Amino acid sequence: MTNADVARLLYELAELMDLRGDVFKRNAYRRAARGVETLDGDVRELARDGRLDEIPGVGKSIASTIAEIVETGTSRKLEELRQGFPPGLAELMRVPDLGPRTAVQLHRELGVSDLEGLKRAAEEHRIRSLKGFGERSEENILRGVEMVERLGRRMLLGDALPVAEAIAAHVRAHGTELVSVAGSMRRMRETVGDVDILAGTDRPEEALAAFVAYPEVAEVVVRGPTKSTVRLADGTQVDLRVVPAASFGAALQYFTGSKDHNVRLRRLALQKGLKLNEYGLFDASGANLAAGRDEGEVYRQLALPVIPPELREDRGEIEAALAGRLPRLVTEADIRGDLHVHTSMSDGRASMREVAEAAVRRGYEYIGITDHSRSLHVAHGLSEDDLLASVEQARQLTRELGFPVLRGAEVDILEDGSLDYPDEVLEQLDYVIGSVHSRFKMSKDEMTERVVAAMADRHLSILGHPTGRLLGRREPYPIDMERVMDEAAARGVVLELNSFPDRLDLNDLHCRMAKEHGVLVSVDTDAHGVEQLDHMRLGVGTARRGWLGPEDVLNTRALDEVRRLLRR
DNA sequence: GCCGTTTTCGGCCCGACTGTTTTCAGTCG
Repeated sequence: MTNADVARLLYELAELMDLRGDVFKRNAYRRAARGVETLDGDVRELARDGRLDEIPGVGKSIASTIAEIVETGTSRKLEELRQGFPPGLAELMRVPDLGPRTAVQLHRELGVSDLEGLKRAAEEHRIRSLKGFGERSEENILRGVEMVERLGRRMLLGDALPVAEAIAAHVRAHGTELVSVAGSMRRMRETVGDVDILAGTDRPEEALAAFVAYPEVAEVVVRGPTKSTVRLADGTQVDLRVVPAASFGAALQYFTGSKDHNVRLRRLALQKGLKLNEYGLFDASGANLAAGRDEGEVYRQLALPVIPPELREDRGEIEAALAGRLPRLVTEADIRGDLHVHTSMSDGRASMREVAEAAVRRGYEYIGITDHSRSLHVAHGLSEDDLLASVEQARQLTRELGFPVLRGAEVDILEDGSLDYPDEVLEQLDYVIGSVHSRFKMSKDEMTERVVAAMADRHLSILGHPTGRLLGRREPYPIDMERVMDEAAARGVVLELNSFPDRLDLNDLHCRMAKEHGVLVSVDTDAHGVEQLDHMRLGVGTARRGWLGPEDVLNTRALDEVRRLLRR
């Protein structure tokens, strides 16, 4: 039972409370789940010491539930509630406009218990005859089910962001000055459900006309006076909302979310006798204190520092802001080099020279080349001889370009935890990233031992993509991350934050965990072509979501210090 | 179920929209 396991069951309890119609208990369980999720230490330890109620959002009742979960793997309350609802009922709520009340009603009156059943009921026109429903809502539900089926997978941030920014730029180029991406994308969440763009103008018609005329638009789904939804050729759905220019700042704050962050902010406003909504921050007399072009004014008028969008998840950022302890977050400008890049020697597309020249163009101070090791045949892993020859090549290139090209390698961590080259080869390299690329289905204990054994090898400087997940394609392999972090801290191993769009591994919560363990994180792209060096922004966004400052990141340092830190 | 410079009970964020209704409940962001 890890913290994440306990949090998952608490979230399930919240969902079941929702179905029971108790939104206050739902919120209480959610808050507690978040508290466990973002906990510094091990929930099991707190349970042992009877200190569970120190977790924010955990009181007497939930503390005893957690204790029971830690001990038995479940709780009687949870099992009881599960009896009350079929397991598929919660998924009904993924359909737009279908909340807990409707889910329960559909179950009670039509026996609908999952998405499949809901679709059948809609197709057989059994829904329209229910009280409170009509033909329209039935069609709506059917469309919603189909969308959930089609878009069951959320979009990757790396796919959605360039699309949204191109459309925002298009609208801006057609006479609307205030345009911004909003929503979870602005918070740099690893996946986004829908693409939200916000415009502030007193000529909404102009902005909306430009929006629907964007060349990639395949279909205009909704075209209202202040909001429009379009579908692009690739199926991506994009929303543009237009607000008066005088409300842009407050609206941007509002539409950036998260919902939980906004709830906290509004409560804070209330305590100060103010009222916050998407039109502004109002005092008791109804005067608007903060609504204009500057979103930061909302925070300043609440006597808070401006909280960066990436932190707005109600994971303690408001408390930190109130206490003046918001971290200074790492930015892309702080990054001085990329330490995980492949070349055409293994499975990359660019030569070492092309990579180095691209790094110079990006303004980096150094670059690290890390091709695959010999066992990874599918990726053309390098033989010992080829690798050693390329070490000399890197030295030459360094001299020629006057730009440091480090020769490392992404070396497979083999099944027994050993590294995929002999010591005398590893010693010739500037550094080694150790990664798991095989045998993902080991038990948690076995995988943890394997990785910990590799970390004990002093040649390993960086642990690559530490959980091995591929968003939407492969679950992380089971591994005891607490243990890995402890080992990393003790041995001076750096953990990678791999910026590849479907990896982002470490994730945001792991970054925060690393910071708390005093473990350095290396934010790298794993680029297989020079254009992929741009993925750095996704990694930096994830690092920022994990509260990392420049001091927490290896490759914000000058080359001399990086070299020193890579030598263990 | 939690929590407390409105405090141990009674709140718990807020406004808009939608589809179905004659006055509003449910959902969303």
